[in-house]
Amino acid sequence: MLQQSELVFDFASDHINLTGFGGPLDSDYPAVIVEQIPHAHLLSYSGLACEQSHIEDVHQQPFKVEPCESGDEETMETLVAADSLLNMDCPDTLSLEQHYSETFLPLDDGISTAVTQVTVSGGIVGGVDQPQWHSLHTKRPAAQLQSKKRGKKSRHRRAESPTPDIIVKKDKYNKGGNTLYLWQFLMELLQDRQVCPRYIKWTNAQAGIFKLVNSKAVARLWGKHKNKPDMNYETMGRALRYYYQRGILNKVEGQRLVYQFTSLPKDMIYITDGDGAKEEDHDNNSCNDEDVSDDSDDSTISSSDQSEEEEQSIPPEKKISFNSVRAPAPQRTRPAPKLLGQRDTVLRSSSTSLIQEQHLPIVSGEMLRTLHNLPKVQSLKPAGHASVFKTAQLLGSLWEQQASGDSKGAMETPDEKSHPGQKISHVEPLQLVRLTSSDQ
DNA sequence: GATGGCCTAATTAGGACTTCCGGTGT
DNA sequence: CACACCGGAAGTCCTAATTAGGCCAT
Repeated sequence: MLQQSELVFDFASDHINLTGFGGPLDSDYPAVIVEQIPHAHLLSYSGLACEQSHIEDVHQQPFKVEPCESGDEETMETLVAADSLLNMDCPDTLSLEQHYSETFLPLDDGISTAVTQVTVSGGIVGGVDQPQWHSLHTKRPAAQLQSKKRGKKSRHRRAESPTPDIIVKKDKYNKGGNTLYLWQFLMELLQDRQVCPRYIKWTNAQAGIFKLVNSKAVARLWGKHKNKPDMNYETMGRALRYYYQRGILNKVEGQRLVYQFTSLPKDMIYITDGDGAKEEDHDNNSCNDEDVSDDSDDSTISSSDQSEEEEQSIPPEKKISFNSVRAPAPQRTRPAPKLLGQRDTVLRSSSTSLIQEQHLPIVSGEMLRTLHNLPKVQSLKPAGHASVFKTAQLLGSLWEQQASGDSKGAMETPDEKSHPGQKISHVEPLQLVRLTSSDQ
């Protein structure tokens, strides 16, 4: 049983290999993937910024960090959140990814205060020293790709479902991949303040134990994601039970709706009960979320949104890896045909990785302009909002670089060719800024 | 014309569920 | 009685690997 002090929930930026960069962006500064998002509608993918008006508000007050404490507002927020979540169509998980982006760069005042990053140092499980964004920009040799075409080779086994301690290996085929495994989905929900802890919550984050507070709602969300309107907890539960065999999940004995991840990524975002959304721990699924998450709105996904999501899919040509923390032994263990230790090198596409490259902050030019111009942002005090301040500083500098006409092409990526509509600038090394309550 | 490389579409294998079911426990 | 939970069995869906065939250059 791992003790809390033995766990390390680390963040990708902490282990970025700075080799070869040598620029002003030292480890104190985040690297940001800057994308010129063609349309502001991308922000609307997230339930957090579900309305254009909200986006406009963001432009006006991008860094509100005051917590939302009003109960009424909380209720409204939850209503909106549930509604937007149930309206989320994330064939490529963009919704959640966008949410991630906004978590890193708080466009919503609620988020910036809600997310608590649990960082516990001590014994490391899973090789923390390894860069988490392993070979993010490495390319598979072309010859290697071509050689696979010809010559008879025994059929490769398809990569199995990755576990949190995976190494992601992106290949060229999964450009539009929308695979988000159930366990990933649950982890995403657990990092989503809109549903955590309202629908799903950690009961022991360090141990990876979580509870489906509203199993029906979670099942509906899953069904929504999988385009299975008939999804229910019974069906989802069957999928969860298959995870027992595969060593991904364990059931916590004696506690209904309580499961345990056998391993966790280091850079999980842990939303605690006190982080904002009032917990409604109705074990009997009796909360009013049923009304909120009524299916009546579920089918209102606009086709334009879907096409937009396709347009916004980020070319996944990178390989990502991140380490994980092995959760302590479950309270109930089952023999796993595939031991986790044997799965450490399971490959999966970046589109299915829990922390995806797309999760990196996506900063539109508009955001940069906002950041650059707003005195409020520039007046942020490093002591008070260290990460925010750093982010603002960096984004400001990035914007200046862009504005000055970055003709060197140093920030261009090959992705630009295939996605001419997206002005993508990658600043290396990749580092993330996460706004945490501890920064304040 | 023969050979080989490249490209693309079709086929295939297999993973990840999904659905259904009967049963047990709380 | 409702619900959670279990696991077997069969099915679907999706994706990646493989294969076949056409085109082109040498």
